Amino acid sequence: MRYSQMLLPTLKENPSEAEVVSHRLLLRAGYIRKLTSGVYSYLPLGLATLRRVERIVREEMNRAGAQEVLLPVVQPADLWIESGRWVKYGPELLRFTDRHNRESCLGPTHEEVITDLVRMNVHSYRDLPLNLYQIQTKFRDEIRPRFGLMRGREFIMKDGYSFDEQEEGANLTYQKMYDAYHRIFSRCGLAFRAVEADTGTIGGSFSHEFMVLADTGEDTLAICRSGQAPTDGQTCGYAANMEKAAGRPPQMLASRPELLPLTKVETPGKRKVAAVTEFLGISAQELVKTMIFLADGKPVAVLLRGDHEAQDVKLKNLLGAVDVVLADDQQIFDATGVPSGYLGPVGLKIPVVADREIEVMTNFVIGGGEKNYHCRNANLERDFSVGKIGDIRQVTAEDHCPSCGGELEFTKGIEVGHIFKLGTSYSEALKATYLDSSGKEQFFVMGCYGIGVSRVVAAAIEQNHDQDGIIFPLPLAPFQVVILNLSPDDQGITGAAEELYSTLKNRGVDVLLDDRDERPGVKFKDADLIGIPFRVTVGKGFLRDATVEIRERRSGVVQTLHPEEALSWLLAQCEMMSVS
RNA sequence: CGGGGCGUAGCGCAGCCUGGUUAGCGCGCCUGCCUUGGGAGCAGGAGGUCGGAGGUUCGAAUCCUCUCGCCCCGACCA
Repeated sequence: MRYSQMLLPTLKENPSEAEVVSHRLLLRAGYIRKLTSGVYSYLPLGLATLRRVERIVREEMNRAGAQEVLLPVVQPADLWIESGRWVKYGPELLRFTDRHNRESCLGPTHEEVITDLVRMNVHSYRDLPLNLYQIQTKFRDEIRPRFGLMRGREFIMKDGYSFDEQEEGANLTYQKMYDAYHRIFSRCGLAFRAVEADTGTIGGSFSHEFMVLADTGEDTLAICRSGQAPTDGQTCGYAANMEKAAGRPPQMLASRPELLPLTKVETPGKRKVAAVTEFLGISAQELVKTMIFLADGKPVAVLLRGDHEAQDVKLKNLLGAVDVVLADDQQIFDATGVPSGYLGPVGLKIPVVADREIEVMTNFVIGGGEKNYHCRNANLERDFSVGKIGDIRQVTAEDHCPSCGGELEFTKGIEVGHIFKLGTSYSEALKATYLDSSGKEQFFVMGCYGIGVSRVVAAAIEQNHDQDGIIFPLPLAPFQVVILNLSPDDQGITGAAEELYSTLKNRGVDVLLDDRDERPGVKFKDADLIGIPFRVTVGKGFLRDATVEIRERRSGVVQTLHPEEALSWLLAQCEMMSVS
């Protein structure tokens, strides 16, 4: 491709609307343009990168035995009513009526459609397992689209769905997809990590998220420091997102201290954990705080050790609630009759749940249940009881890996893939069944597997950039090589640039020739900005001693070579990529 | 939806508080000259419903009301 003929509008300045680096660079480098909030057009460069990701995804999905289909964007309400999600999905589902007044929606995901397709066409265990996927535009009317391609309303997703007999089959398919995802993100040239994830409202037994590691990521991951396994010296490999990550369960002390009598103490004006502990001369580990949450609107008291933080999703799961929010001061008083800051579990009339750490504590401090008072030497069971106990807190750096006891470290990541074992929830809702070998009707055991294809592009940039622009990994770059003709007026230089260009092109390399009538500085800046891995400069060095320059975008390493040498070096680099 | 901010030329901004001539600046764009290894220089030029509607006023980018759009922080997600 010739730069002079390409729609590639680069920007010198940062667009004011873009805050995060991938968004900024995608706009500046002429990859995308916004049409409206959360909806973007892909320009040639953006599309080329998208296609690279898609191609890798296709190859690996096919290799793993999945078949590609293409499902409708517009879906009838009936199906969604049948699955129950017409009501459950909420305003994120963009609904409309057609001219016949039929209710419809834009597909935010395709469990309904695929399940319908399969129930109509697959009836026998002989046709199983079946694994179908598509790469397609999704629309979710997000509450708040942001960060450019990172969270658009319209985005491109690979979604796959598997249908198996029984659990074992489904587990096998899940493992295949897990492996395929590893191959996909490795081939993309990204640093990533698979983490255990919460299964969310979909339920199901397990789920993994694939996270591209980047400091700018929105999610936090807890990862076991490798090589810390105490016994066998193997890398442990434990990794989970914060919604799921757990520490080791607390250990009951071998000799439990004597239980001291509960005593009320005056703590005037001391409401915060820090103030109370300082006033009483204790550590936060010796205090149990009582927080009030509204679970689906109903107040619940939640007990946590003073230095711990609640984890909403874990709490949600323990309570079986759809939604939990922290109550405000007024709601706290309404629910308990006690002003916030002095709340304790004794004598509460609302349900009480506790973090499992509370179980091993003795003689701790709690709120006194009235203004300006706390109690010392409180003890679970003796002084109060709780409804449910479980892990409902955020893990901290002090926690240890639940599988090997090693240290946990925290990293930021961007979720680019998510795989779920769905079980039979959709097949039951939509009555999708097959006959097993004994002629008995069975529900399909399903799994679903998503990859945010357009988000991968954004995540790749978040992970790979510098002050000058994008640094795409070779497998994702829209062009592998950019040739700068620094003197389009000079016949010798132009001849050499053109020859390199056509030879590379004929050899299957995706190459961009900057043949514009621009000053060298402009070409250098643009080449850096758009992030092409290899830059070949044909300029005065060619006139001097018939050499060209190859510069690697990432390392900045420059080699001065004769064109034939440059050619074979570049071919070798690009060859290596297509083999992987 | 709650909280914060912004809409003035393709992009980035000033002007608004304290109304008053043809509404400015930088970048980009067009023409010419010149220049050619890290976003050059000079000269000339095109490009604006000041987001929209209503109001106040002799007069509104500027003041008031309503409205639309966009961005950022929270709950959702690939």
